[in-house]
Amino acid sequence: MSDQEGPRVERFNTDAKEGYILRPEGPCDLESTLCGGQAFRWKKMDGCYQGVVLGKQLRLSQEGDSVFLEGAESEHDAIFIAKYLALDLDQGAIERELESTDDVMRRAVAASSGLRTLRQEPWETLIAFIISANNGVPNISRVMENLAEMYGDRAEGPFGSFSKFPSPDQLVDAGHEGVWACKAGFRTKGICEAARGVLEGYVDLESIASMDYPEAKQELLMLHGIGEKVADCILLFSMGKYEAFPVDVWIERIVRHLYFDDGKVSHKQIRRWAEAAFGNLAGFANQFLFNYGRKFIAKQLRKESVAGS
DNA sequence: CGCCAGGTCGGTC
DNA sequence: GACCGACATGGC
Repeated sequence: MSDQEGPRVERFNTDAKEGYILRPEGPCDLESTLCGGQAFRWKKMDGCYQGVVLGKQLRLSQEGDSVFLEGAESEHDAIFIAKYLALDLDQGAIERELESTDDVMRRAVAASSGLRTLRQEPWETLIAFIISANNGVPNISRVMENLAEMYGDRAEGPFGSFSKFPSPDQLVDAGHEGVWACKAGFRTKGICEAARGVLEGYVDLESIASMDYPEAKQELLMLHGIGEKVADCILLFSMGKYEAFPVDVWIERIVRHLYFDDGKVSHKQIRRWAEAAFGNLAGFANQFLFNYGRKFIAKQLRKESVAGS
């Protein structure tokens, strides 16, 4: 673990397309990873996913266990994307360890094998999850896209023109009115405050990312619009804090149903339980449970939570 | 019209 | 500490 071996990346060039082949360590499923609610700017095209990472337009596709990357300019970028996708992590080992914890988790992992936990850019992730509060995934994506198109740099990419996600100073320039116009609603205040904080330096995301989990979380909780759940999402999806266990309505429903026999459980109790049950793999467990809940028993749980209690 | 969405905030007790 | 209503917006 200490001498981090980089992800395996090779150049490829065929009649159909050229770019890089990324070879994941263990199973990988792009669909659930990119479209499962941790990232919000990936667009599904026919047979591939188009997105913007580090201000560069990219396409990803999958055949079997190989991931194809098109549009990257250099091997350096390809390696960055492989790390963004967490392909260097031994997913097989993570899944095996989680499967051994209990029967529910075994089923959840089996249902979404290859679901990776991304390493996204902290700034964009910070804004995305402020927007996520009491919001739906399609709407979160729409607001993120509005911000990019209205206030981000426009550029020519290998697949046409696109918009980068706005920098902190670009959002500060947009002001409350501009952000409001992007349909951010009551999250506008939090977005603008975060932008100002990062711009002026009293919110240092790099520094926060280097702190341990409890300390980093405490820092994020200072910001308006960031509570326990949003902080945990930022820490998990962009700062490598894998002990974070974000508790939202879906996690609450599925954990209460499958682990607490439909009894009353507070969010704090759930967080403590997850820490004890899954330790430093809690974040991965969270991803599998979230996906499991939404994919297979969403309707069933919704009915019960209305009819019950 | 109603309720819900990867919640948080500012009041209460 | 815990509990509760308000808060924009869009989908069903």
